[in-house]
Amino acid sequence: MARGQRTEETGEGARFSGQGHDHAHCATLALARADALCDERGVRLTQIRRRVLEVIWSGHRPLGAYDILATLAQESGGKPQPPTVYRALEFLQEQGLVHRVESLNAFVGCPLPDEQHRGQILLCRACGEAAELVEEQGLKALQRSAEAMGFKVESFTVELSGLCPTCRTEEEV
Amino acid sequence: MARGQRTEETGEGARFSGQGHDHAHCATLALARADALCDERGVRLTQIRRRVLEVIWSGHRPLGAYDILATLAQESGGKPQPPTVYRALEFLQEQGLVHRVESLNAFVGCPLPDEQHRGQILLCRACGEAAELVEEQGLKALQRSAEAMGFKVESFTVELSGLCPTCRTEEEV
DNA sequence: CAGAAAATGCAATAGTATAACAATCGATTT
DNA sequence: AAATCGATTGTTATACTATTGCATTTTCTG
Repeated sequence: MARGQRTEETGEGARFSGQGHDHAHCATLALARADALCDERGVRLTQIRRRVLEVIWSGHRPLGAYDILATLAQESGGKPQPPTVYRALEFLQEQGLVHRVESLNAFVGCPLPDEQHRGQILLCRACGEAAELVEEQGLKALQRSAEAMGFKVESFTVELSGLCPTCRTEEEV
Repeated sequence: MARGQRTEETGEGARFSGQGHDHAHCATLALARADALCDERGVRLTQIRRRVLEVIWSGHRPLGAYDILATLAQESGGKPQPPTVYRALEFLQEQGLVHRVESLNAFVGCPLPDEQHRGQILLCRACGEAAELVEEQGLKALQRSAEAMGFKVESFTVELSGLCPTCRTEEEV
């Protein structure tokens, strides 16, 4: 992977907010994609599920279920209870629209819901933002190694913690 | 890391209980290694810390803090409270003697406490056991890929879920 | 031994997640 | 439109995971 700086994308759906992107647009796009995908699959992106997804896409930081709950509670309409949010999150995960960040007990929007994958997530310890990494080689190597000892891999949880491009620069000052 | 002794070892410290190993021995060894390591480092493997480590090494399944707490509560002596167990776990993690399994909110003994590493963990969804994988290539690839997009990796969380050799065989029947 | 630092005890509480059951909604058939 | 069935949501209660804050005890150091 070169340092080419293709347009302004990094390449594969991963992205931190720093690198000048229009987040409103990015969120709108994600919602539209979700609409289309659910329609296509014949599953229902109901109001509450959609609201939860919207809240998640309001930023690039993984949100806890109770953060989402608190946001929804401020909006007009009924105050949802925990199970409501958890059920929506379960649905969204099944559809690949959000990933659970295990090391944070939190949830983040998936920019690549079409493809089947268990997200490899980059987490900035300074600003708290997350981005998704798509990388095949490494996973393949891990899998080969696991299977060499007789283990059958079914799913991957890969979360890398560190500094995003923006925060890295700031710390280097 | 001596590669001499590969009698019944898989190679790198990873191991599921199935493949005929004497677990009592394996646990005793882990405790002895912990004693030596703490001594060498000038830190104190106090009674309670050691008891917690013993409980963790009583099997190969990751245990939750409250599982450990419940076990300790049955033993003679005072009934410890949650903070006691969490503090012991914190110490053990700092010394690399146990790993936290993020996807299970649980803790497992580390068979390789000497080396600096963030465990790559294999989790059997059938029997619940865990084993550790040591694999450099894959991590390197992930890291390269992350750094290519400007992200500075500081730590890895890698947990692979699937079927251990034993359970895999049973399911294939 | 005195004093400081580390470790533990203890009570309360914060944060995360699910169980169980009732009520409602949406689509389909009659 | 009424009946029906499954999916979804509402509601209450509770289970599980983790930390804060302060008092007490133990261990180390001078």
